Amino acid sequence: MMMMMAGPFGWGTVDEGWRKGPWTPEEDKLLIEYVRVHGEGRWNSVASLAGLKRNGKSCRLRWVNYLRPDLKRGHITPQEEKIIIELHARWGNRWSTIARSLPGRTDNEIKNYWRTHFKKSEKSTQKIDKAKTRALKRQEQKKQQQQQQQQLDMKTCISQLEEGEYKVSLPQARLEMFSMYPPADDQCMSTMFHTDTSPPDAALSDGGLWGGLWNLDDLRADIDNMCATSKAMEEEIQVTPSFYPGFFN
DNA sequence: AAAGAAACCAACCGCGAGGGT
DNA sequence: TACCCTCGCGGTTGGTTTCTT
Repeated sequence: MMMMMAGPFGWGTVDEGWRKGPWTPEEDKLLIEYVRVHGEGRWNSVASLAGLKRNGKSCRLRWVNYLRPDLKRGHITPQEEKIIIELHARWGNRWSTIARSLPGRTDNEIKNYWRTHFKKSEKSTQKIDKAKTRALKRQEQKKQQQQQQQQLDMKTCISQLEEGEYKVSLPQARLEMFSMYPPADDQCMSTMFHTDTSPPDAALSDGGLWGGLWNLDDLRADIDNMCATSKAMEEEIQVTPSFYPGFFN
């Protein structure tokens, strides 16, 4: 059960008999006195020994983050900021570890400072990372679709050839393949047009007068080569700022 | 001057580690 | 070994203050 109340210690909520919310100067005095007499620790006995209607957790937090006499108040200095950045790079969100290197500063203070001053840039970095991932996925999907379509067309082509429905010369068929799926580099190009009997330019100029009928083994080798090239291209995909015009301005 | 947005910070919550029984 | 209790830590929330339009 929780309720709002006004009492000798001001406004606050009472939950299961424990006060919650902002601490009053009276409560602070009682806690300071308790620590002076009994020392730090045994926080759960504060309620009975000091007459505070606060649970141990709340008392410890108030002492550690606000009442400790060795606390340094005021703004984080540039030197401290530098230390925070360096230690955060090393330790991540281990605030208490970072706080040990900054005498007078609490983990809570450092945590709040970090969230206020650096979280925004972290967010935009995450945004960029997400965008990169999305773009990569799109690229891969597109590539996969292309490859699937390509292989499907090739298979159709092969079956047509096997069934004798696609009677064109080898160079002509290769030219058709090229027009459908232009190779991305010179190496692939030479693979596409290479034959043992004629130079590529002959194939282009001759329009199918040489080379005879389509050789299925050649075609399968061509498909393998194209797939290998396409895979190699896929591995070389790099994300550049041009993919994310909004983020790199 | 007022309203809304952003920044700041105290405090709470849940969880896990460690020690005692 | 299992359970309980206490403490400490990191994440989150919500109220207040400051800034911007």
